[in-house]
Amino acid sequence: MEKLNYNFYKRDAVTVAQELLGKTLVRVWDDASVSRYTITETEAYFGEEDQACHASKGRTKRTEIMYASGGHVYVYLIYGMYWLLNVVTGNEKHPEAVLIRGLDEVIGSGKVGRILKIDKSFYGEHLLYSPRIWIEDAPLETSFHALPRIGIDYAGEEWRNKAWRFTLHSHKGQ
DNA sequence: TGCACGATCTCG
DNA sequence: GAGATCGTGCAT
Repeated sequence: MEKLNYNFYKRDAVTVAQELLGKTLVRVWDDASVSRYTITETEAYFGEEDQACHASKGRTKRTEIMYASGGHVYVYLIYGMYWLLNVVTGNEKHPEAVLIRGLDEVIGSGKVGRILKIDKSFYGEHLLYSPRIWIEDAPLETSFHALPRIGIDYAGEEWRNKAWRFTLHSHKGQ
């Protein structure tokens, strides 16, 4: 299938998070071998007003890429040991991103980063131009669960309770 | 310049 | 239930 294009990523994070379910994440390794995974769990982070979004602290060196156009890669180190993979969505100057939480049977954002061997060097790459990571189209999945996001209890009630975590119906969420 | 903490996971 | 492990944001 074809790579997802700019029009796919430039929509809002909640829509993109839902529609990424079932899509194919492609990873090309250093030895040119290729792995393909089905995206099974995602989470949406939307704008500076979303207290759970890193961009709620404003534009900083870390959140800078979220202010770029959709399709860029946002990665960051959590707990000093796990690189989490995010896809920037929306238009320029409005920070939004989708966290990839599950691939096939591998559920957990930290585990996803590990099996994909994600590190700091992926920060700012673009899913339309990177030679080692992109996402390809697949039939739209319309059957999924919408659940609260994980690990963001510090956010205010309104944001803490948003059901912005999405899991493919055929897979179990955490 | 220092410090507390985090979009986590594994082991015991 | 605790430890691993470190970049970031904010206080000092």
